Amino acid sequence: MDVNLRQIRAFLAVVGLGGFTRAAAALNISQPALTIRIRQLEDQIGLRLFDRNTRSVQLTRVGQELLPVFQRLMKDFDSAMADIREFSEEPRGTIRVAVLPSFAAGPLPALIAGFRARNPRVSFVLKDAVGKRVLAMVRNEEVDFGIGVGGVDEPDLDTIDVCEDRLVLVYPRGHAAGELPLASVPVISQFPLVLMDKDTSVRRLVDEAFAGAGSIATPACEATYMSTAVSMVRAGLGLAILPASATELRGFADIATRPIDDAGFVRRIVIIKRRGSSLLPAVEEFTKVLLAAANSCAATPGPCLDVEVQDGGTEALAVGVQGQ
Amino acid sequence: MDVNLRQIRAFLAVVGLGGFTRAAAALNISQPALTIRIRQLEDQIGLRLFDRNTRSVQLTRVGQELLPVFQRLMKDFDSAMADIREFSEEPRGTIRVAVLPSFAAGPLPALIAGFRARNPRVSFVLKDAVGKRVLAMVRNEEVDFGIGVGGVDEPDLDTIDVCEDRLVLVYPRGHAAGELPLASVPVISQFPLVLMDKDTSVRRLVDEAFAGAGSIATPACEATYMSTAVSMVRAGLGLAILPASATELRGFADIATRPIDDAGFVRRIVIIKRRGSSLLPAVEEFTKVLLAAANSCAATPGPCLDVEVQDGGTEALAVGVQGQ
DNA sequence: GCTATTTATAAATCTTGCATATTAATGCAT
DNA sequence: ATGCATTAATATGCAAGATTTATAAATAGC
Repeated sequence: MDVNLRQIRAFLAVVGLGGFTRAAAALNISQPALTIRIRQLEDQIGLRLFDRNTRSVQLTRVGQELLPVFQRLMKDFDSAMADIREFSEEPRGTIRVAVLPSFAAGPLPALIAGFRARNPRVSFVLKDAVGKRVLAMVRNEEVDFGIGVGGVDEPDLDTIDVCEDRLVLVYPRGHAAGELPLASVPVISQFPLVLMDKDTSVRRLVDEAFAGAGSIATPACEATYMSTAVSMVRAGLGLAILPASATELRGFADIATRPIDDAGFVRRIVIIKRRGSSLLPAVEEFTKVLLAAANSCAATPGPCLDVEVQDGGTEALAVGVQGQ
Repeated sequence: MDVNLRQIRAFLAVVGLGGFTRAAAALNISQPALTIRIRQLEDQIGLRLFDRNTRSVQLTRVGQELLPVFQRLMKDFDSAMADIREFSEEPRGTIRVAVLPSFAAGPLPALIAGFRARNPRVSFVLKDAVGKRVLAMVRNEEVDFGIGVGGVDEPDLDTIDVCEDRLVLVYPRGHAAGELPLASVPVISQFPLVLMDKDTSVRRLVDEAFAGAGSIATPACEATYMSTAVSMVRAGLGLAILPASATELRGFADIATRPIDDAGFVRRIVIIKRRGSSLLPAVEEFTKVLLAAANSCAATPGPCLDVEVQDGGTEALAVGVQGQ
């Protein structure tokens, strides 16, 4: 018994319109085709559904009993299909993303707020983690994708460039560093430096950049948190080298930043996902938004991905940030 | 979006068996056919359901979300189909039948009892009515079929011969009528006769039979109820002419019956149904039983359709008898 | 690197479904 | 009653779709 949905639709059409010719027109098929479909249905269930002659079509007792069954069946099917269609048309579901702490505290919340304003049925789970953990979480499917530093070259992961996160020199406003014609490694290494802790990705990048310029980064002070480093700069303990995107830099009138004239002080921020693994439509959509935001701010001066929160801000988000 | 049940079945098979090759074997199709079916489904809903390469097949996030939807859909469909199949396999429903009073009080209850013992999900509604009302009720679809007297020749009704109901001569045991060599119309009209009321179908038949034999039925007494007529015979008021099937004749040792030697004293009992109108399987089944019972007793002597109640009898039946 | 396994693709074949044309039946009007 | 109009059933040819066979490409394990 291989009853078909088209057969059921045909049955309901004949019942609804009270005739084969009218029903066939409604179904956009010829009348003989409909006659055959109905007969197939009747043959397959082994029951006559209509008593029909050339002048009248009437449900049999069996047809009357089965009509509500078929109606419910089609209703359920259609509503399930409508449900499925929503998946592709209106993004929804939960997006899980692993992200570097600096990025999680930086431009991401604003982007999420904007996205959720347009796609209210999407929720987010943010997991902030250091670079290596981001990779691991993507690989273990703990998250749908990750935002991390570029340069990974794993066979099972794909990366997409988002933007670059430039390390900038942070100095007290009015400090001589602001007047320098050139902020190269040899120049800035003349000043006492506030550097991040050895374990951080920022420090690793600084060390590598100094090495690339044939120098060694020598800290006057070390800090684990960027806010601490900023405080040290404000206290005059030295110059810091921090990501331009760091929110810790904002809101202080007494400090300023300038780019460092060395290609080594830039890291690529990339989206990391499993190779050959497709994502929820909502995730596809969100990564597009991420890239669009990155491109638009790349065209303008100022810190990368410096998105303003339009309405509500992070507090309004149903976002769970889970430390790692 | 014209999603097919076969596509959904294919999806569930791949999920259940974890691979296209195995699933294709289970579905009795070739592997390329299955690949195409899954791709069609994915194209039609606009969503990728599996991430697959030559070595592994894995549900996407979307596939995971949609799996329960599809599972429920198929489950509902299959159970509805099983439900429908029961209609043809196990008769059920309510059989409504209009029947002559003599038949309703005669062999029918036992037949119904036997039928219900084998088909417990069938219930009956009996409506006893005189011949004309039987026809009308069949025509108006108040009943599924009727049991009445033959000779109807309406264009919209079909009849099927069931048996013949013979009118017999009823006389006190030991009466001279029992010894007659021939019980023809001229002979029996010599005796005082107890006839049924003019309004009854029995009386009409008697009158016609007498007329056919060139005679006129002259009653010594008239009765409206057969039991009255029987009592009159027992009291010696005359000979009665009654249907052989009448239960009123049973259980009296002091009366006897004999056939009347005239073809006019027989009426055909027929099943009456609407022409070109199909019946519930349960009804088809029951009419078969009716005919089988009629045939089997036609081969044996004795009153027609004299079925014994095997168990319980009419009191055990969930049968509503509605007077008319 | 080779082999075995598994999905994807290509092409040919086969089935199925559909449309056109026609027939048969039936109600209605004359 | 007779003819007309309407409607479902049938026949047939065709076209689209599905399926199979054969083959290719990719990948994991040895």
